[in-house]
Amino acid sequence: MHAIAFTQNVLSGRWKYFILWYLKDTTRRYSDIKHFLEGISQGSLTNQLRELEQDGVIKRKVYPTVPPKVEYSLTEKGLKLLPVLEMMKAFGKEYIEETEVAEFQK
Amino acid sequence: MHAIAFTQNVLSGRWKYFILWYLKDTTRRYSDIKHFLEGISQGSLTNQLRELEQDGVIKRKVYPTVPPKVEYSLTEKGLKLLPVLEMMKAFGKEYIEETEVAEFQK
DNA sequence: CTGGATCCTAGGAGATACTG
DNA sequence: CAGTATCTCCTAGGATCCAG
Repeated sequence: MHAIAFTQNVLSGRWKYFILWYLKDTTRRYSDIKHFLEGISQGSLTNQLRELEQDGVIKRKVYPTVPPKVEYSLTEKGLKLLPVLEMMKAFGKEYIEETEVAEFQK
Repeated sequence: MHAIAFTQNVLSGRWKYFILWYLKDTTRRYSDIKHFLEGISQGSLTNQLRELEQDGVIKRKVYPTVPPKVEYSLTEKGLKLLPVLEMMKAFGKEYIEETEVAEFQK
């Protein structure tokens, strides 16, 4: 049962779900992620990426060029998180619809 | 894609996952939940229960007795969240094993 | 027994400035 | 471009006291 706690811990943070979702099927550069998550600050983005990396769900590849280029992608373990995200998305879709209906009926 | 955000919002909070998991297959009393979640304060528990109720994933039934008796259970919508929790548990189990192996290999 | 009402604190997240 | 280093701010959550 504590297994849920571990998953929760990996995903704890305001942006991690979206970062993982954005990396779902391809590699992305730091600046792409930043642009995708409009509103996130550099500090927060770096933090979240570091934590995800330490938890072993994403990997970081640095190209020693000028200017620097860093790419992020999911690891094997990260891929195993996708079913969780997909379930969340499925629930969310229904949830939104029901909420909108409820609002409409007021 | 914002669907994930809605689900995240419903589940945001330190204890909600466990409350839902505890209600998974039966109705529970307030005092049972409090005992199950050792360490939670009354204030927090009440807050989390209220939020879950407002999001429509649990329902609250009050028995007008002395002393009072209140039971919580999942709603239809709450039941739809279970697949998410099960996926999280499945991932967590693997995650723990891999982490322990990694610790062991140090 | 179940919770309402306050007060308070810790830590996550944002803003800003700076750098290899 | 992709970060570090501070600083501040906010709010979820805990502690405590009170009540039907």
